[in-house]
Amino acid sequence: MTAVLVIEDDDRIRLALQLALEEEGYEAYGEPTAEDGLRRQREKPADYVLVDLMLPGMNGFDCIRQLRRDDDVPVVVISARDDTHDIVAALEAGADDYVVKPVAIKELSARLRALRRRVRTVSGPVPAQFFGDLEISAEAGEVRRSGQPVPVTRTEFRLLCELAEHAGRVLSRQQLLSRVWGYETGDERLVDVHVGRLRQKIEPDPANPRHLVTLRGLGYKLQR
Amino acid sequence: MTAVLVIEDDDRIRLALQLALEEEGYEAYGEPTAEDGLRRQREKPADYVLVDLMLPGMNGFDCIRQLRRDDDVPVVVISARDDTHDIVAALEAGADDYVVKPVAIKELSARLRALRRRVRTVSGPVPAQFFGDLEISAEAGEVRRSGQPVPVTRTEFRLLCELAEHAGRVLSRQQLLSRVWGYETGDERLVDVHVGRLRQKIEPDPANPRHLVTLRGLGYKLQR
DNA sequence: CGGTTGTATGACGGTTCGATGACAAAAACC
DNA sequence: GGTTTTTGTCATCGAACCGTCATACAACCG
Repeated sequence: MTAVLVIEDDDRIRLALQLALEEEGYEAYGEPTAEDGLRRQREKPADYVLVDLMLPGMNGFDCIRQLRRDDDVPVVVISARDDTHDIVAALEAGADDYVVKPVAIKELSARLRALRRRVRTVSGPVPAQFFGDLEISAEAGEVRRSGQPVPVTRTEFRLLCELAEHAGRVLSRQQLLSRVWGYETGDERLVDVHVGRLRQKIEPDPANPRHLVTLRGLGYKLQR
Repeated sequence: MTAVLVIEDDDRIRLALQLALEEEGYEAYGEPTAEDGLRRQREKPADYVLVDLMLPGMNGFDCIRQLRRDDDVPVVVISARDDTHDIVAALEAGADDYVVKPVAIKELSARLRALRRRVRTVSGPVPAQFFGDLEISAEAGEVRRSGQPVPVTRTEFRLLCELAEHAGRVLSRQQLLSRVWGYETGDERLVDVHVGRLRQKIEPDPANPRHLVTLRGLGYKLQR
């Protein structure tokens, strides 16, 4: 069953949302603060997160950023404010959709379904990809070089997966920032740094990369 | 550049949207009916489609279904009606988002970016164009001569892609300056220099070019 | 055949771009 | 609570690249 986490401080609204979602066939549970929600999501990840912007303690925007950094869970903002500024800021922070309270549950449900179509579903075992002696198994969350496991960090792993998914194609720094970090704006040098660190680990000769290559002025690509 | 197709019957709104999108850095073009839009999308697919629901002739909902059947292009509905029924129906038909007119361009742009993060780009063989033994792949950011990769710079690559896109047709220096460099005015000799450098790399005998040929007084063209 | 216009090309200085090491903040771990 | 790992920012260095210019060459025209 599809699980939805509702982060909303107003008890009445939160419970109403939970009930309505259960009515629609979701498994719903709620938390009153961003901190609680983040903890819950780390311990028992839901498939979707609904989050209010006006929360006590941690900011709603920061909460979104955090959610998108930890795992890649789809986030829908439920806010009382119908303001372009807020909408843009929330989407930039990494939200996938923004609906204004009071929300029609049928619409919310339809938006969640629309979102599901676009979200990467790990259906069945994803076969490991090979690039020469480099092996990337997305589901095992593991990288191997000539059979030997290579310890990579989460960010490095996501970056590598993104590149592997588009093997042979150039990805601009902007695209990578957007898809790996969820940043729509930001310093593109950040990508360089992580590519560099990744090369130290996966390339036999990091100064002359064979797989993770730079295309000056264009971006990076992973090739076989 | 990201291309957006706007399907909207009201000329004023359509043109306003196009202009606003171009302002935001998209390449925008428009069609007044669903039929025109579908044909356009089949011939020259855009990366996103914005579609109005109230269209003469074919229904907006059917248009969405058709678009999603043909290719998997992301669709955003732009509608005057803020009605739960319509929203649900449009999303069920396959739309990815639904915004109500009048729309803030900043919001629309942010929603498109949010959508982009989620869109899976089809993987598979990287498409390439051939000119004799010359191979140009825009997506791989790569040029090959008889299978061997040729190192070209960004400017050279853009120039070559521009010529390849209009294969067999002459492009004047002015056109190239405008499309490759974005200069509306400038020294046309600049094009000569880069064409020269490109020939050194991709032509077996740069002095007697076979593919990248000069048309005296007119410009350059790339032929097979 | 000279004059003229248009094109090819080599050289050079300034600039941009990417790689990398250092560092501080944040997070994760114990 | 303290320690280690990870992350993002910054500054710097060197290489690659770009655009301009000068000159040489080729094509066209009367």
